[in-house]
Amino acid sequence: MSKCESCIIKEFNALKSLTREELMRVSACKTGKVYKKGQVIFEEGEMLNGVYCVRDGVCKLTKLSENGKDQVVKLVVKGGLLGKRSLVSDQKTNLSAVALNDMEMCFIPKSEIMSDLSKNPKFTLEVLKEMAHDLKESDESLVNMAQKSVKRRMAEILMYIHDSFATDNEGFLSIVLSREDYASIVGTATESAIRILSQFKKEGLISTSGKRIKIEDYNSLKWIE
Amino acid sequence: MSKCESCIIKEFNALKSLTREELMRVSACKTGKVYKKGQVIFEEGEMLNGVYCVRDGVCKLTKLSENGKDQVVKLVVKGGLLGKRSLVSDQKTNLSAVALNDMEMCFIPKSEIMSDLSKNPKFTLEVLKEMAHDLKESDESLVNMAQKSVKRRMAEILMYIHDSFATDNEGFLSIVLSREDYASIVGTATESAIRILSQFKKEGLISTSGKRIKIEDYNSLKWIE
DNA sequence: GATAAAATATGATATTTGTCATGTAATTTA
DNA sequence: TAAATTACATGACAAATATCATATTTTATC
Repeated sequence: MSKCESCIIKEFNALKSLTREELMRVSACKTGKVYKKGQVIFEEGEMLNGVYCVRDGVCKLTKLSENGKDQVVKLVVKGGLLGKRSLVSDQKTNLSAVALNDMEMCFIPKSEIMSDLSKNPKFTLEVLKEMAHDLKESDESLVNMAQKSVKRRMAEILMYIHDSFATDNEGFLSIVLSREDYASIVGTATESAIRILSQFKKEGLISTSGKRIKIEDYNSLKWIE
Repeated sequence: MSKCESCIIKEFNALKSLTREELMRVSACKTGKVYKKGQVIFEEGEMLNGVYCVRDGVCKLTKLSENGKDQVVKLVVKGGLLGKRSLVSDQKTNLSAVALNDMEMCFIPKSEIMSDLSKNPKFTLEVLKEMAHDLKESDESLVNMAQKSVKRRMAEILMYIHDSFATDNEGFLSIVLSREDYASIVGTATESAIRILSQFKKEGLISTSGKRIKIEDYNSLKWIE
């Protein structure tokens, strides 16, 4: 397994602000984990005893609503750190994490991270910045959820995935989600999500091949109300 | 003006984990500010050059949606710290703050807080914990917004205000909001908010006196779908 | 490759919520 | 205090979205 000191993934998250010695200690106690598509990484209510650094693959963070439906709160890709919030506030995690495709992760035990948090202010400040960023994004999602139509939200998630996670060589979105996942991100019924995607297809805004989706008319998506 | 070292308000927020010396420095450079009901404390897009510590009164944090409507993201009362996120990530604030009644605040300049953040890991960790808490709350709101009916959300905000901000001696909610504010918290049209509150009144779940609201049947509110 | 299971698709309909119109009550201003 | 403004209330209707039913297609399993 690659060593943290020389791992390029960490450049995308707060671990980059650890010192070389701290990284070596982290490296020594980290473990590699592999998850298959659909596999649960952790579940709402669990006590996490560390953080996960995503080396490859994508996962969704979801929260179960009282109506029994899962709501996707965030998508996490290569470079993301899972379990920060739970660790910092020393509480059970409020979210579940499920792999959307095959994933590779490193798991760093709680004790190691906490000792870094209490000793290296640069690292703490960097984690704080990540959390601040997450909070901003969450507030934005909240406003979107409250004020925008389902169709608009669907258009935005398609553009978001397009912009944030790139496309494959044929131009299809690199993250492949089920219609149910789309519904759960947008916060609507699965049938509604299907209907809207069908409509987008009819209108030539997107095209599909199996579950894969390609954006054909980005500009029109922008103007969907 | 009272000195931070001996101020009881700070016990409710991260400032409590500053050392006595740090508090004295903060105290020396802080300024007192007073806001009238309805007054804007800061507006989305502004660069804040410090944080506000709420000594008395309540304010709402809102974000403007593309449809031109304000969405309330959070209510902040005595003890709350405003402007953390903006300060930490060194960005323009993503939220506006508006006083809901007459307010008293202390303003602490950015430079002072930032120096504390970079030198006192306990303080940084405490701010981190507050941010983690805000993030959790925001994620919960997101799920509620996505999955629950307007009526249910209205019932919940009434119970939330009841539980978090207590009631006056006659049993009325201590935070008095306009119907428009309720609409903006719940994420619905003002007319819908009015209708739902009227309905609650007819059903005996709440009673009103002017703008003031009293919860008459908390238990039934809990079961509103 | 046949069969079963799951995901996608679509129609019909019910429910929720938004919008517009209009009226009344409360509050502010002159 | 009268007039004006703002907040609250409610009806009528339109639009958005959910739900239920039922095909059809795709994917997984043996």
